[in-house]
Formats: sequence, structure tokens, C-alpha cells
Amino acid sequence: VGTKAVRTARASKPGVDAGAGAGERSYHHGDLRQALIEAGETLLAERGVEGFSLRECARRAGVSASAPAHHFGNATGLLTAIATLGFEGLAVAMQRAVRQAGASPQARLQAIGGAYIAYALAHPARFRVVFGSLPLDRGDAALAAAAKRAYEMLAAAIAALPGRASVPQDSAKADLVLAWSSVHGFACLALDGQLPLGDAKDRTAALRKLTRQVVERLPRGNR
Amino acid sequence: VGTKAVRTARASKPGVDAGAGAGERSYHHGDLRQALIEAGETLLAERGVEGFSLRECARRAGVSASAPAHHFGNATGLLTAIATLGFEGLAVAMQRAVRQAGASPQARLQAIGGAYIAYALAHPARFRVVFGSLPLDRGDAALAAAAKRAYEMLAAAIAALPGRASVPQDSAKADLVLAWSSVHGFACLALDGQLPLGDAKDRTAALRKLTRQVVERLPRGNR
DNA sequence: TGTACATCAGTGAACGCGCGTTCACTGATGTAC
DNA sequence: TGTACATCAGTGAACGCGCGTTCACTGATGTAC
Repeated sequence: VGTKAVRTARASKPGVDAGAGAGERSYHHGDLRQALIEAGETLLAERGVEGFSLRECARRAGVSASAPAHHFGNATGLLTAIATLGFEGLAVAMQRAVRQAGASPQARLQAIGGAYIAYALAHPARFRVVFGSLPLDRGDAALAAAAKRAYEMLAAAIAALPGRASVPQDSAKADLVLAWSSVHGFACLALDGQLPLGDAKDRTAALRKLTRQVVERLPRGNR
Repeated sequence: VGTKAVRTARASKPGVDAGAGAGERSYHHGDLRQALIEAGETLLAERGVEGFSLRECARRAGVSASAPAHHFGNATGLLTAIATLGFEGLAVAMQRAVRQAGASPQARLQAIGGAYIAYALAHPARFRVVFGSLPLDRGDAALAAAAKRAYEMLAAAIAALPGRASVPQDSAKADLVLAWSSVHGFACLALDGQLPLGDAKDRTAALRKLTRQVVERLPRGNR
């Protein structure tokens, strides 16, 4: 009975199977790791941090409750993988924004801020895992590397502003905190639905104002 | 046995009993509502959002598992009460900061920002309940009133800045979002331990820089 | 090309646990007369 | 001041549930010869 139920569940999601002509999947999943991560994100998006469970992820991936242990060990392992994706996605989104923003350092920094917020709103589950209070394996190497990459993109964008070369390091740090705080706060409040902004147009306007002012208020070094 | 255990638990927290000479508490608690709220906050602080449960709150208050239902109905009710406290405390803290900051509108706004962050760091559990993803009864009248009070303090402080009378309403809204985002983001990142700031001194310096710049960059209306 | 075997990736039953909630109950308190 | 009674605020046993994790197992795959 169990096997049949699994097959039915899988058959309802065609196109996920790797190889194998028919819609049926074989005993092995193909890419359970990936499927569990996706299930986890969907679950978090649907039920929030409270509703997350490893068993439900397994259920959604069409797999027995004990299967996830082979890939992630435990729930923290899966959440850590999702958080890593979150940092990586953030870095990629910021990278892309920089490329599209042209050569002006100001425009680039502004674009990074916009990309940060857009990413948070597009992937609320990932964002909440990264910056929420769920248990993560903070010692995980992949997680730390992804976090560092995202962090350094922001730092580099600030350092590239005119006149910043002469800014002392701890002052540069404080400026990074300032810029990051603004953008991060906006993302959090927007995600929580706390912002007193009516429609998406209001929000876009406020967002643009915010990123512009963040750029403008970063002091130049040589004054 | 149950009753005895309860008595022992209560006896270990002297001074909580209302009236009654001896350390023993009677059948009635005295102020269970308050005790449950405090237990909830401690629990959240200790175990985070994940570790919260109504039963554990009852246990810590030295009371049976079914007692909380008399006061809060369910877990969401207790969390809503904590969130209400959070907004009220935030409003009170900001109020106090304004009073101590003197007459200058700039200094007042800056003080409000500092008070917001200080409150978040001093009451992480409340702050996380207010702005986290835990289920709350958003229709609760007390909660809505407290939220409104806190929100309007910030709005009033911004409106009191020189030249702001002529700023159109939607632009004022966007400015409020800007100021709130900066301060809120700083508080969130600091709570999550994400800020690359070494000690409390670093943090205070960054905080001061942040609130100052927020104030300076709010545009005047009459230009 | 065939065969033996190791390894990988899954199953499914079982465990013990803590949870929220319900229920009939009872001790303590307050109020009317 | 005393008594009857309503109401309030708790008890504790019981329920069914979903959870994470363990365990012996087995089907599928890959590799050595």
C-alpha cells in the first residue's frame, strides 16, 4: 500500500523524474535532496516557521518519514541547506543587479539595495530561515561561505563609491551597518505586512526613495 | 501529589503571592494572567520561537495545563497579550526618550530611534513576538491600540521637525517608512547577531551614527 | 559479456514524547439577605 | 453577624495527534574481475 501511495503522489508531479520514460518513479527518487529542499520552502511559505516539520517535507516529496535522514541528518540540516540557498540567491541577485546597473558606483549600490529587498519579497521562506530564529548549523562551511559572499558584495559596493578609499575601516563598517539596516528593515517590515503602504506602486516609490537616500547619506571620505 | 508539587514550585518563588502571610499559595493563584505572560517571555527568551508551548508556560507558573485556557483561551491569546505588551512598552520607552531629549525636534527623533533599538535589545522575546511569524490575533483591540500608539509617536516626531508642515501626506509616509526601516533593521540584525560589530561600544557608535543620519536626511518640506 | 558483491537510497513499523484541548469536578471567594 | 448560594479560578485525568528518531530490512545501482 505504501509503495502504491508513493507512486501515485509522484505521478501527480510529472516532469520531476530523472530519465525513465514513464511517469512512474522507481524505488530510488532521483534527486530527493533537491525535492526535500523545495518541499521545505513551500511548507515554510504556506504555514510559516511554526508549521515546519521534517515529516511533512518527506510526505510532500512522496517519500517515507525516515528518508530525509539519509540526506540531512535532521531538521536542522535541512534548514541549514535552505539558509545556504538563501544567502547564495541573495548574492546572485545582487550580482545581477550590479551588472545591469551600469558603471556608476552610486547606481550600483542603489541597485544592490533594490535587489536585496526584491529577493526577500520573492523568497520569504528563505529569507525567514536565514534571518529568523529557527535552529541552524552555524558552523556549516557552505552556509558560512555563502553568507560571506553576500556580505562582501555589499561591502565592495560601498567601498567603490567615490572618495571612500580614505575612509578608515571601522567607519566603513559602521556605514555598511547603516546601509544594510535600512534595506533589511524595509524587507522585514514589508514581509510582515507592517508598512503603511497601500499598493505595490506606493511600495516601489518608498523603496526607491530609501535606496537613493541610503546612497546619498553615506559620507565621502575626503571631506 | 500534584497539589504538593505545585506548592513546592510556588514556594521557591517567594514574594509572588498576593496577601497571605505564609509562602504557600492557596488554591487560587492571585495573578495567574501576569504569571503566564512572564513565563511566556522567559520561555521565548530561553528557547526561541520554536520552543514555545502553552503547557510549558503553565508548568513554569506552577499551574495545571488546563489553567491558561481560563485566561487566554489558547496559545494565540497568550502570544497576543505578549505582543500587546511589546507595543505598549515600545511606546512608553519612546515617550520617555522624548521627554529626556529636551526641546529640539531633531534630538527627540534621534532619541526615539535609540529607544526603539534599546527596547528591542532589552526585550528580545517581546520584539520577536511582535515582528515575528508567530500566530497572533490581529483583530485584538488592545493589540491594535498599542500598535497605533507606537506608530503615531514616530509619525508625530517626524512631523515636528522644522519645515515638515508643508510635506504632502504620502511623502511623509514614505519618510516614516525610511526612518522606521533603518532603526528596525538595525534592531533585527543586532538581535540575530548578524552585525559585524565587535563590542557594545562599536554598537553604540554605529547606532548613534545611524540615528543621526536618519534625522539629517529627512528632507525639509519648504525647499 | 556475465556474475558476484559492496554500497547506496529507500521502506515501514515501532518507540516514546510533548502537545493542545476537553471534561466533570472542586476549592475559594464574593454577595444577597 | 451568619448563612445560602452563585460565580470564579483552579485540578487532573483523558483523548487523539503529529513529531523526530531508530531499526532491521530490501530494492536498485555500480564496480571488480
